[in-house]
Amino acid sequence: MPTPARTSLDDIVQAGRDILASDGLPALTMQAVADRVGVRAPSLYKRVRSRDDLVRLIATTVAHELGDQLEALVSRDGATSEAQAQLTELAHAVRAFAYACPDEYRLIFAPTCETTRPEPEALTHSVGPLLRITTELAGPDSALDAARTVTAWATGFIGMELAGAFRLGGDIDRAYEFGITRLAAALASVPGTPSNQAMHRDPHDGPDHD
Amino acid sequence: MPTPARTSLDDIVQAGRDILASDGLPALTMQAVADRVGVRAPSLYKRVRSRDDLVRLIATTVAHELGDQLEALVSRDGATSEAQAQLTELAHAVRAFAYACPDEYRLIFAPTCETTRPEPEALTHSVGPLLRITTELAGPDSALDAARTVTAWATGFIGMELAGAFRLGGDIDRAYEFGITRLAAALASVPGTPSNQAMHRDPHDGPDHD
DNA sequence: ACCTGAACACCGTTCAAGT
DNA sequence: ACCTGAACACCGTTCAAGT
Repeated sequence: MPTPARTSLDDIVQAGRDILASDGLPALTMQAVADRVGVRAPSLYKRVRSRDDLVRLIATTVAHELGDQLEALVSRDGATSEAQAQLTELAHAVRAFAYACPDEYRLIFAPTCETTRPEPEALTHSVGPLLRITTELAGPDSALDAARTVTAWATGFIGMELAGAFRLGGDIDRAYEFGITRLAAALASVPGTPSNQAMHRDPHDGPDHD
Repeated sequence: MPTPARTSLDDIVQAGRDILASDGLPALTMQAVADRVGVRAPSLYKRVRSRDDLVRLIATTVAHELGDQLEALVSRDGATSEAQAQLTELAHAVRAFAYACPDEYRLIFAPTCETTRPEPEALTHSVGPLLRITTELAGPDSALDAARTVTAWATGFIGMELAGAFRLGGDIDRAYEFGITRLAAALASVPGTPSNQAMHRDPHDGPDHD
């Protein structure tokens, strides 16, 4: 005899996010999620394969939302400001997100293990805006390398920051500003790639030397 | 009546490293360590406050060793090659270490939580060589910011690589080369700071704009 | 079809009891 | 002084039994 469902996958994912945000990843136990949605722990396995699966679902959701956020930010003033300024804005937005939601951020950009990593599609989506900017900035041939350089730097910087790894004094905000300024300049300085007309350059003067 | 010690802190840390290297962090349980050193799990608490404490001890040891390794590398040809080349060499050495010992690497540069992070002294030691190079490259005023930029980029890149985050195709080795080349050039290009005579520049022309 | 209690195998950790 | 078995509180997960 069928009984009505007392919860849903969305409920469970949302409950998980709430617990993650308020108490951190170790507190995200099946027991805690079950309590919050008003069900016993074993029932969760009707909607979710495992705890890692749940964590991955949360990570994917958050990554997708962050992507939307960055997309909105970039498309809002994409026409008015130039690529270097957009890149800086993007870098600050990601850092602001990490400050606001450190545990969610870590789930996306500092995944504990393979099984909890957000789905590739969500990651790709969250990097979309950056890729458009680096295409404009460094040209189509170098766009991917440039995006990877920026992503690596930003996630590395913020990850170290969240981990409390900057212990030699100095102004951390200033160090972030230093990094994005130098990076933006370095990525734009491809010979033969004017920073605002990348789409019109000759594809045969590829300067990447390595 | 005193009984002779059947193990030691060094034994325990070494056993932990072995387990970490062969089976990963989740396999590094007190039980597994105890089995390996030939003792029962509760006995470990005579030498170690907790599992996290043990993980931290391992992380500290590894960070210190990596520092020694990088120190040797840089001081070996510090006089002969220029700063940009040394920086590139350093970046490749760190990446090689991450490939050889991914779990040990993660313990240092992608710490799971605060309580397992290597001791500050060990981290500082491991970054020493880099700081000397960026001093030469970017000048004393920007040395710390420059070192942070490089560290952030390298740890971010390698962390993403180990997490399998580069999913858009392209040559990853090439992307790493791209990054370090651009970074080295960007950090050296401080107005008024010739890349090989940073120690002799006028400290009052500090160009950092932010 | 969904939910539950009971159970299992595993954690880290404590502690009184042994030598 | 060190080691141990037993125990505790917690995990994630499975499953037969209920409705």
